[in-house]
Amino acid sequence: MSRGLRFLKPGKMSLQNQLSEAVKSAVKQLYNVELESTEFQPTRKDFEGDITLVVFPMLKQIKSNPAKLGEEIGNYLKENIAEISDFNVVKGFLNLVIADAYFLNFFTEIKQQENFGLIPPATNARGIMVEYSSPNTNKPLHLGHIRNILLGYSVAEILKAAGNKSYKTQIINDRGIHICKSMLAWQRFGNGETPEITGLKGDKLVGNYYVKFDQEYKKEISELIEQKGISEEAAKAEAPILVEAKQMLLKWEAGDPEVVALWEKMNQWVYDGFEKTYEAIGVDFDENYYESDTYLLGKDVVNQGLEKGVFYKKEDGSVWIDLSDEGLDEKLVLRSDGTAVYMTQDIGTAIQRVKDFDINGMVYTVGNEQDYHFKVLFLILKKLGFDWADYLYHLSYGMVDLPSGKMKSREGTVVDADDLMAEMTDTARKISAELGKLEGYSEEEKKELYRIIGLGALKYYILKVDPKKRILFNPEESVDFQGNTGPFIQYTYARIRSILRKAGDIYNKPVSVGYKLHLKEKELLKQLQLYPETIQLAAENHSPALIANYVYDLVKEFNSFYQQVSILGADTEAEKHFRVQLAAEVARVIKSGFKLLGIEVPERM
RNA sequence: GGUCGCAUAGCUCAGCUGGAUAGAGCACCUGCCUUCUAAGCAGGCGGUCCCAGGUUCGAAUCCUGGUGCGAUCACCA
Repeated sequence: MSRGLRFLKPGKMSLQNQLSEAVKSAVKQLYNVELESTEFQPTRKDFEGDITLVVFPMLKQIKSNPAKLGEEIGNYLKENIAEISDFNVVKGFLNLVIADAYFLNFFTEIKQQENFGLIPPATNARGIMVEYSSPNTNKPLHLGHIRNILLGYSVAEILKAAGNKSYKTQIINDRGIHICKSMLAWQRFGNGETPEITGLKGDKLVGNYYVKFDQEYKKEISELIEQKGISEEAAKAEAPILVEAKQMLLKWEAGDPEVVALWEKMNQWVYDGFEKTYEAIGVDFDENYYESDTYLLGKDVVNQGLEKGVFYKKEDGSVWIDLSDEGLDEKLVLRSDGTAVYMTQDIGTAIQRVKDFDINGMVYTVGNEQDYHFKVLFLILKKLGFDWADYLYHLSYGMVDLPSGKMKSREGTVVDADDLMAEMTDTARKISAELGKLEGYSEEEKKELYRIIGLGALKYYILKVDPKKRILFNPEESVDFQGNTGPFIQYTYARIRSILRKAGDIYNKPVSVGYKLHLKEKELLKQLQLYPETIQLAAENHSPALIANYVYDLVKEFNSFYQQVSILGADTEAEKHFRVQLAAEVARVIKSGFKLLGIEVPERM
């Protein structure tokens, strides 16, 4: 064979893709067969090798026995590919040993990259808007919102890292009967309380009156049943406080100046409160959308759709869409009195966003209880003829439940977002105090560190779980700080940073040629190699959990390495230089991966 | 009842487009801090991958049926 040795190109293409090409040409040479596909997997730890070709699937195209086929392909690859230094065949698995040089090249490559694993968005990159949070303005944010917020924020970051342009937004549910309930209760029982007077966060204050409303409402219902002897159903409808709230909503829709002024005042309190919570969580938005702004546009669009025949009007004047051909029901899009429903304003909001931003896709981070709603919404937008309707995605996540069941704001059975974050920070403080490793840190620095760790624990705890699974949160068993946790990963980062501070300028020294990799070093390099594809996978699946699990595996691998070999006390200078640099790369990837999750990392802990 | 989702160790979770003996953490047990941070490492214990069929060289993974849990099927959001 006259063809010279071929070399693999680290960084240009994944090892797997390159080997796939090599195997295909091997099979072409050896058997004159065009292979359709190849299947690789990482070699299991119990066998020698770095990557394994599964030969079984090839038997369909090549008549042979698996062991013989493996041997022949292995021989060919060893002779023709420079970096394949050895191989062995076990049953139908061809285990390939990749030469150190390949991994060292890869390492040199990523060292020079500013943002290893991340793809900068091309000028023609897809623009995607991620909606998350979508709060009602009658109550504070709770643990359920936290999952929503963390997921949405992280997915937006991941999409950006995967080469898209992404924008973050929220829809604020600022109108409707819920806010009128808080307003009415405040009017009746509030005695002019304000956030300033009480020292309460605005959202908390308004939330208290929402609860107050519900208490009064229940009281009135039972009184009605007792005194008038009417049914519970009738009592629920007739309760004076509810009737009055409904009247208030009508006044609001009619633009009654007094009601609108109260509405604006109380909503502003809530926005100020939300802002503090968002800041504490560490998330932001490129744009806010308000239901009170977009529901009118939705109504316009429905009327246009009516003319186009997408919708139809019933005798009572209500407007519907028939989705029975798609296996769904008929769905209301406008009430008989002409007022908007949830669907109406979501149609309007979607269209407004595409007008406002350079986007052709959207991700809605909303709980799985609304799966049906979004199925319908996407279908409607498609029927209305918007081509971007094909790129809408409902990031549907499981509910966060308590051991006692669902969280209910009205009944006060919620885990408050602000309280929870404060508790996590306090736990971080207690643990840090016990360990006592922070001498030399000012109170200010310590406080900041507790915040980073506490928040890291909470965020990781929530994000490491597959979004579609429901989470059972037990407040009694506090979130862990050991094992597969945020603080564990942060701790590993801090340890590396500590080494790097001591190592000085070793980082810039070149890696010596012909360096013989330690087994653990090689494992780390293999894990680092997976970072870019992990980001892509996480983006495709809208799953921060994939990033979390990846970083955890990397950190496990590093700690094992750290324990087994000495970095600063290595036997040779070459080893010391390489290990310091390797540790530095691991730290960079930990930081980078955690940034995609919205989690910060500390210099010490 | 229709539709959708979930079911893996005592508990919390991984398991990529089907691949070798199903992996982590917590809990429990045993070792390791006079050498870079023990929020760590090494090891032990622990499995009917919900059940039954099917597809195939091979199934936790795909298909069918069933069971359990959750959600949804509003002129609520």
